[in-house]
Amino acid sequence: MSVSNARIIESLERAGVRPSGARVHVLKYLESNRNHPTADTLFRGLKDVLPTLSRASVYNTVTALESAGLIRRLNIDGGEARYDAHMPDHGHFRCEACGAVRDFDTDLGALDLSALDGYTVGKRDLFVFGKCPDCQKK
Amino acid sequence: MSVSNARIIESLERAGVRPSGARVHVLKYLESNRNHPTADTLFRGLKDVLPTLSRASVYNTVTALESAGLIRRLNIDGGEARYDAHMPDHGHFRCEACGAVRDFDTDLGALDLSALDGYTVGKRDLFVFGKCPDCQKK
DNA sequence: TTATAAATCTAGAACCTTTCTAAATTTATA
DNA sequence: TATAAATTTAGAAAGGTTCTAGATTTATAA
Repeated sequence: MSVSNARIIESLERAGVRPSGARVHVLKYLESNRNHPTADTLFRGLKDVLPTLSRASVYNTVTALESAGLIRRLNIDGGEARYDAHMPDHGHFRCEACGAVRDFDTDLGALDLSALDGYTVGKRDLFVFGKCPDCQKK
Repeated sequence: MSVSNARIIESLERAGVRPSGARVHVLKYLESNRNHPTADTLFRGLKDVLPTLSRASVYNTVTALESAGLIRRLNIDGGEARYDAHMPDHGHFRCEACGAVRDFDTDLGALDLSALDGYTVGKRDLFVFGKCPDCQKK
């Protein structure tokens, strides 16, 4: 396990979120699995360590973590939301063949947002769609 | 009315889509209203001109228009999809206070996608969130 | 400790958006 | 005018998320 509970608890507390069991394990899962899981993937993936976890708690938890700025919610298509604990700016690529979502490095700061003069600018999402190398072979 | 039916029908036919009543009026609505309506807004906004229109037809129609490359579907948050007939590359700004979505000009071609070497790159979505000037005053 | 209050969690109902289904209607073709 | 194909309709169904009320857990105070 590359992420220690102590560090998870520390970042929760620093963000002003009480480190309940659900929060610790959801954040830990997201920091250990960079594959942008859905709420359902989190729910099923955490059953072992949190047998009494409910779906509602998964939603409560990701909402709390997002509000605290610890994770981001990705609405990359019309289906299930995905969650990402990797906070530095980056883009998301989604393969239209296999559905996988992966991060890619790019400088969103280079974008020209001068057309938004007078607007407060907060978070940015860059989604790129296409076909991943594996799916191109098929 | 700034968009003539004849021109709408022409672009539908050029895109290989049969110009049924629903298709003509949905596309016309989207070309005349650049406010990124939802399916429900389309449904209610077209009641006058298409009294028998059903919700299912709205969905069928926007799906057909999107497949034909005439409009794009925006999944900018977890709620309702929005539709946009303005096809040149541009960004979308969404005000977190009033919920309005508006286009803004920016050069998405300037983005560094070199991290996606080996990937086929198709459509791109840039979503920026913040507060519009009107909402900042309140 | 023990009592009390506050926060969190649970299970399932409810809700909202979208898709599906089967029948009806419309449009094109012969 | 008849036949076939495409489109549309209304409502049911599905999928994902939020809500609700009660139970549990955690923090605070005596």
